[in-house]
Amino acid sequence: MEIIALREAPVALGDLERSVMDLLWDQPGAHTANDVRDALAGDLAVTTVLTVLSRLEKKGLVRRDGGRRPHRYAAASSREDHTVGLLNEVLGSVPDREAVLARFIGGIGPDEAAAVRRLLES
Amino acid sequence: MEIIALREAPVALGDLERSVMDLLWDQPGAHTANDVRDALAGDLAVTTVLTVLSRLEKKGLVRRDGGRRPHRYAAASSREDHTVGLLNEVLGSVPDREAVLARFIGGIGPDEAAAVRRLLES
DNA sequence: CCCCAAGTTCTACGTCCTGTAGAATAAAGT
DNA sequence: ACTTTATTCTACAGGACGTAGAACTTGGGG
Repeated sequence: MEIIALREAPVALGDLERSVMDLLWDQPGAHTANDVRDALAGDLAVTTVLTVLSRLEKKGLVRRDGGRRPHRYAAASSREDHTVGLLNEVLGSVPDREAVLARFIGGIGPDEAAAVRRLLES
Repeated sequence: MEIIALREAPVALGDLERSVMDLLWDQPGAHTANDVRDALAGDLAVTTVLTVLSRLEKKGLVRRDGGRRPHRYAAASSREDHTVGLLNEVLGSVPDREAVLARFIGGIGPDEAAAVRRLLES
């Protein structure tokens, strides 16, 4: 069985893209472009929102249901999974993951350290 | 004592910038622009390298010693520290750090988990 | 069956970042 | 001073994003 390295495109988000994703993550479920526009701060054109949603779809962050007419958009994966992907991407760029983890662990607060310890035990 | 939130600019690196930083990290110490150019793959102009070094300096990733004439360049912080900064930047963009850490910890291999556990004990 | 309104896709443009480097300038050695 | 070496200025192409008008599509109401 061959393992195909699925190229995870460098998923860097712009400010507006980020806002849209935050919205989709905070309010799970399917949204229309108009929904999204109304929920966003500022007074954007719907086409702007649609453009951004398309780009996010191309990046694999948003899934679209184009069944009937007001198309519905939703986050393709949870915010947590997406963020973990980013973390691993960052960690994948260094030769010594553990050295980085060492510094990272050394820098977190005691409460968070406790949480991590708990997670490791289970 | 007031704590000033030092604005960590979104330190996203391009490919060449990344290559230069990897070089400075892998070979610590002060390098001239020509050193860097010779060590890089491809056949770049020195001016290109100097431009990149300047941009990296502006981003705070490189420190320059402009004392005598071939200026010397070196990484401003270790690769590990820089990467930890990136990790925290990513984690700072989510409302629930722990939820992300939970998924992250859940996804690491047993060997790495052991390493983290060891780090937490000390 | 045709038109309208709501919705979607195309096309476009300004801006910023990055890779790339020539031209112009400054300094150092002989 | 003159030549060589190094640095700064200026520039431009390409790509990503924010932004949105123009053009096209489609489901209902006449």
